[in-house]
Amino acid sequence: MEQTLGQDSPPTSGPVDKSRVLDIKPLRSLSPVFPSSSNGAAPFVCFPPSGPFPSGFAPFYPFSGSSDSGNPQTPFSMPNQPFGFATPISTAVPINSYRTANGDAGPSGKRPRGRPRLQRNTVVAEEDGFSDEQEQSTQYSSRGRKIKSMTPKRTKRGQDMNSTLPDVDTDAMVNNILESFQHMKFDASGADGDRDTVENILMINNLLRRKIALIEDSKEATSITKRPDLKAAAILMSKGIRTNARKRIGAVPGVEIGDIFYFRMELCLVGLHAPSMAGIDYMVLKTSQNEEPVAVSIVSSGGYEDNVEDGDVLIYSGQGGNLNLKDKEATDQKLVRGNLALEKSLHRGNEVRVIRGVKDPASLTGKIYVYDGLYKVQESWVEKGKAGCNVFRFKLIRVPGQPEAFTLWKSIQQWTDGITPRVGIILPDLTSGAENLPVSLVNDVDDEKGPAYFTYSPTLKFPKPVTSVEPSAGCTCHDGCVSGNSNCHCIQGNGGYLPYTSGGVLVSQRPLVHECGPSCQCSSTCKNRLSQGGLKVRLEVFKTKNKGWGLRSWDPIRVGGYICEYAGEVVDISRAEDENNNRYIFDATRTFQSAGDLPGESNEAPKVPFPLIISAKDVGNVARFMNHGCSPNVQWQAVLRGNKEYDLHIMFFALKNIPPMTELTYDYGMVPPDKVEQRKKKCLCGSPKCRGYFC
DNA sequence: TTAGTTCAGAAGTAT
DNA sequence: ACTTCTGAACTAAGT
Repeated sequence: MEQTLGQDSPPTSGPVDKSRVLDIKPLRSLSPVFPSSSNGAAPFVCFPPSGPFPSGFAPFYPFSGSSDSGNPQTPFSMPNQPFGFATPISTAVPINSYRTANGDAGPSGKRPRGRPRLQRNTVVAEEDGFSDEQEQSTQYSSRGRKIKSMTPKRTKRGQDMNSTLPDVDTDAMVNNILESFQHMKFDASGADGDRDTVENILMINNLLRRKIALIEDSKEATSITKRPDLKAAAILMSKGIRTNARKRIGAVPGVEIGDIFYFRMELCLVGLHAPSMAGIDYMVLKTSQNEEPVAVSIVSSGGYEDNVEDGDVLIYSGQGGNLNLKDKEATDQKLVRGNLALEKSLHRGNEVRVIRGVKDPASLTGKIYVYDGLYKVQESWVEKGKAGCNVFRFKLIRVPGQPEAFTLWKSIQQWTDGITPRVGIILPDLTSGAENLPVSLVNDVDDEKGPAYFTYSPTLKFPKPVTSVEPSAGCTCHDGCVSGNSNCHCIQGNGGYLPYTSGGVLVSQRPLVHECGPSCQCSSTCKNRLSQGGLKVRLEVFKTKNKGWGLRSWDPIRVGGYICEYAGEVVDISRAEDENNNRYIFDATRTFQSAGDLPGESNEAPKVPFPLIISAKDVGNVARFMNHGCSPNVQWQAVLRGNKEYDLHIMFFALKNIPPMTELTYDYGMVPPDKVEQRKKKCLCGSPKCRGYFC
């Protein structure tokens, strides 16, 4: 590997010199607005700053651009960890203010699309003493190239109605996220990855992307295009936070068949498929006689006239020829680049990774990329495309013996279309219509006919009816709540921003999310009511091989996506103690040993207004079937509705992108040390990081 | 609601 | 400098 590195790698391979990438400059003080969450009267469950967190695990609060460590409201400032400045911070990079190649400010000076562009993005550079020239910091990608669009420029926010949002410093935000992942080692030299590295890089990327998206959401439509996906990934690329950058034939370490991705750039970051747009990735193989290109991976996303015979065969069209460009004349495809590489791969017989684009059932426009494993090119031919020009076709056959991936998607489609029945189904809907989507009950491993009896309830039951003491603590936003509205109590409770992106995903786990509630005047479609709309994915309760009943989803779930509430009866601690011989207890007061395993997401303790304990033994919903996992793919989030301290709910969100039919697990958390022995059960989660038991 | 169009992207490759 | 099965926002067309 070391030998090939010298050939394949660019001049600046090797660990990135951060002192060159990051240009150290003092920052304008950006004081984020920290809410005194709730009204401060509630007896919060709090942990000391040294906390339940492992040392070296920096706290992170969304949008704390420059860590204002003097702010007493900043949760869990670590005295020994001056976060935000432990690593050099490059100059501020306000979103939407990237400079284009020709030197125009931000989104190029071309005509605005749609509505007339407001007079924004006006450059006010001298405000903080930096001229534009001084601020120019050329950055380099891991391949040593200049990144032309990274030159920062300050912009001035327009005068929004009641907007109190501070400018957000993207680069400091990045550093904050990176610090919470500082136990990870990222090597820009093209080192091979492993499962942990891949998952962490994707997690960082997703966290950054969601935060950028949220900030962009909160601004007016000043930018012609918003591409948080590109921006987040470009920043990571420039810092060398990627893995498997060395091209290779065959499997990529840390990426598993069936993994799903929501953006092309994610494929690039983990080394599955390097080009950001092109469908064919290839490398030059050098032999003693000659050198020739061979294909290493392809993305089949339906842009060309591909057709699919069955799940293990793929007819892939060559690239080029202007087939998908309407304004250009279609031309014959040429046997160059990717087309040539695929042709060479046919003769060489090497394995080619295949990533299939499928329609995201959760969104009308979105697309999901499924890694479908290795294929081989079986034959190729030329035919006339729709435009009458020559098009290359390549027939690829899946290498046998690999885990099911794309065919599983096809199966699920057939279940939902009613074409083929789901094998092992016991009940089509165990909720008996209590949820807005059916939840099937399935057992295809043994004869058990179902879990013990319980009453299905989609909602949380409080011991006594809660009566509203205060007349109205809700917000008065008639048109839905938006980030930056200083008149909206709910938004202010979340630090001035919506906790969710416009795409409907949780931006990041936080101590407490303030949603709108019954007393708010906004409608049910308000963005700040994400977890109130019932189930959004089709769930299935199924019999696991060795852990009893479990929960999984027919639909893919994206990072931050809402899954379900933990419903049941709110009980006091004594009853929970009584019932500690059963598994159906949710205890929000538990701490998390695994905080270090979930960097960037759960490094702050939940701040629940009261010690909420829920029993789902007799009454509950699908959440009661979710098993514990030491490397979970789901996390819980305390959600308060309408600023009512009693209207507290536990909601589950995806921690990773979750492929269909993958068991959903969350970390049950830790009990006090003296109770561990009495409660601990053997953990069978199967994770390499398994603690061996859970409580 | 759905389908099509527009436009700025980013990285890699070729020149 | 050029290429490229992006992705979002927008527009037009169809119920």
